[in-house]
Amino acid sequence: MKWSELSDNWCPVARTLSVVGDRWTLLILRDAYLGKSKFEEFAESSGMTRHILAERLKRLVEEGVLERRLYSSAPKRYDYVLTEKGEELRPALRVMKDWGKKHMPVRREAKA
Amino acid sequence: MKWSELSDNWCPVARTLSVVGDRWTLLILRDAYLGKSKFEEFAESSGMTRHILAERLKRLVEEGVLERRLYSSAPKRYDYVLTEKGEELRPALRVMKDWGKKHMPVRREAKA
DNA sequence: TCCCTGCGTTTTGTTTTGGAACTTATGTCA
DNA sequence: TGACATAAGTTCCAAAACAAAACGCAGGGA
Repeated sequence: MKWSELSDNWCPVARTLSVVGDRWTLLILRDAYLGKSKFEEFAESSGMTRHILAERLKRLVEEGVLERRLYSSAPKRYDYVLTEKGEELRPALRVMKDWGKKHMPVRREAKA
Repeated sequence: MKWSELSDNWCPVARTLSVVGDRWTLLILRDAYLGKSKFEEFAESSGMTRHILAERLKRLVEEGVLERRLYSSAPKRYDYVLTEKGEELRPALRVMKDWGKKHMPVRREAKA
């Protein structure tokens, strides 16, 4: 089954996952909830490749979870801010945060 | 960055995603919350390949989210039931369900 | 002028996934 | 007994996704 097929699944969870159902996308959302909005901020914070980041941002904008906003006109620079639709997923990430704190202790320090 | 590195990230959300951060795993959880427990039930319901399903179930058992349980001794058959740890992710899926209902209307009927 | 920043795109090779057939152990029907 | 069914995986190969690093581009500043 492919992403595209999932978006018309009978199950609302599956349809949600067709948009945010991969770890990179969810890490972008995490950063967005932490106030980040710029390409470089996401890239550095999450450790994902620029390649993947660009694709995921595009998808999130297409789906209306983020909005691409011009924040500087010369030079032209865009950043990505949460829409109301995007904000409404925040509680899911909060559950994951609490779950991670409780059930996934850090075994050794990671650099990123 | 790879899965394995994510499991020791400083961020609890990232650590959670190292376990459940892909759509197939989350669909397995959805089915588990709906009461399914058998390999064939997961396979049929989610539409994922048996290949991927086997791998994800193994991972979820290793991480203590599901428990592999002998439910028939002749022939030997195992199924997968939620642990308390697994139950505690249910609220996250509930958020995704509500979000999908609200923001991801079905455009056309899907077969699976 | 040359280097720097911010936001991507391209390239190349590795890893993961999809799809379908196959396996193993037992049970069931005739 | 033989033929078929069931449940839970495993194996194989091609296709898709990904990682890493270099490149592109449009200004800005020294």
